Amino acid sequence: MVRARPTGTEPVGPAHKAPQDESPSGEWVEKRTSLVDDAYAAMRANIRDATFAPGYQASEQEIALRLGMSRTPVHEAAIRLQEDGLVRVLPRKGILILALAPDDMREIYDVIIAIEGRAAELVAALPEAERLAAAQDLDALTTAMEEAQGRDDLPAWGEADGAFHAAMIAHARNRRMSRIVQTVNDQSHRARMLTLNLRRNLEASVAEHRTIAQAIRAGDPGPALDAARRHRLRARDELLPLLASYGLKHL
Amino acid sequence: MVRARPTGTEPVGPAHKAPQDESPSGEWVEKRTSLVDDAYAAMRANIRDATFAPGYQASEQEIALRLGMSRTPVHEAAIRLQEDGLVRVLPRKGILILALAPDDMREIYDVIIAIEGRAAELVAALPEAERLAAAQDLDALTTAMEEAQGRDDLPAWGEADGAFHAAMIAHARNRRMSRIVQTVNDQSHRARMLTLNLRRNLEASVAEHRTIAQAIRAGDPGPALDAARRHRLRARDELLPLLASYGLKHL
DNA sequence: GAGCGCCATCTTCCATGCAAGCTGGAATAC
DNA sequence: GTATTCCAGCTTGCATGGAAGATGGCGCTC
Repeated sequence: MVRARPTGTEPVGPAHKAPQDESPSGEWVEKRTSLVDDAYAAMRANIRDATFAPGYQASEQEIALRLGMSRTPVHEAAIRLQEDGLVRVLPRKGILILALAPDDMREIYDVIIAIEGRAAELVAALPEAERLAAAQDLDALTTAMEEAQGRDDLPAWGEADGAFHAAMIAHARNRRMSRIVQTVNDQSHRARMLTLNLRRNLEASVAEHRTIAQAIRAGDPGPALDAARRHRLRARDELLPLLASYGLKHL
Repeated sequence: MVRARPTGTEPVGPAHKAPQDESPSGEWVEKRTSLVDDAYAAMRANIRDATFAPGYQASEQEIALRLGMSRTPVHEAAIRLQEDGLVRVLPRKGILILALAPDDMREIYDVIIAIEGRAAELVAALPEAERLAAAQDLDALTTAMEEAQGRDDLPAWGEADGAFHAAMIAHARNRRMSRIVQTVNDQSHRARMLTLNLRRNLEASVAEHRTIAQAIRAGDPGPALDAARRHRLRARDELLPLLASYGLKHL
């Protein structure tokens, strides 16, 4: 079903994905996506890839025009993005794309250290079958990192690294933790893209990932928590000074 | 400044506080509040005090009428509440006040254990002056708990207990952690009100609070983290079975 | 030239209208 | 009596217009 596009302009947002759902029978049924969801996804993607650079101030009207919809869904999507900490809606001034200050990175790291540590602990405390499945997933992703490293394929390394951490959270089976991590990941996405090119100790990350996976496999919650914490603490201590030395006031 | 009330009905919502404030000195502190903010605050308060009971399904039109505004601000406030996990907006059906399942409480406890543990660790790692100030705050609030306990004043005990945990997070100086805790506290507010009357080990809580404050005072991050975690773990193990035994499917 | 005030313009905020989806129940067929 | 169809009334989704706040520039005053 095609929705009327009264303004005549075609939607242009890069993230115009059609959310779908799997029906019980296994067929793919189209799920009705609202314009608000479209606007949210498009703006979020634009912020992630810096099409909307931090500090940029856009008017809702302008974005609406670009996405081929009216101001209303853009406005409502902006509210959601503000709740996510990605933009600020300035009354009667427009939508401001938020920049990340060094202090924000400190905050984000502490949130990650807390949540991911607990997640590792929880995964290590799972019944053996699930635990082993999780450890296997994590080891596979760590192997993917090693292979990427062997090919000097930094983007692939970053992706596998992200997938490792995402998998660990997912195995902890806590939707609130997943959401929290997702939110701070969105906020720090641009910083991660930048720091990926500055990293030196790729081997250390791989080794720490192995340690985490091993503790989970062994069913040792304490060591798993400790290994996950240490991993993130080291990454923070390695990357925050780099960011600072680049004098990044906004990011 | 008087805002037009086009519907003619007077605002009747219990939480519709005057959007203006006059300071004691007579100056105008004028708090600019939008109708969206009013609607958000009113609905949030109504959910907290169970005026909108879980499972209740309201139409935006009805709430708008009650608050003396049109559907738009109510709709936008509903989006924010949905983002907070307090309601679900069902397309073309209305706003559903979410209930809390036991599994939600498990998730919330794990988030709190993670965040509060890290927060305690951070506070204990502060420079001495701030650390001591924090410990003093925490001790004062713990004393307030003891006094309330002496008077058999359970509500006051609960309030002081909440203030203790809020103070610890505040002293950690991490806005994202504050927001996360605020969000899950909103979600679990009704459950806490209920369990307050079921608790037995009030003394244990007080003792654990003292231990946490002491570790912070001494500047021992590790023990602070450990004490905070243990405190929440014990509370969880005490309360979750109680909730389960009450057969609370929704809350 | 410097400072001040006014106003045109741009922006969001909010109310409202219209369209379309969902639901329950009445009416009909069997 | 039971199953089915259809429709009226309810709901939100979205577009749009009017109102009012913010801002920057222009002209005026001194």
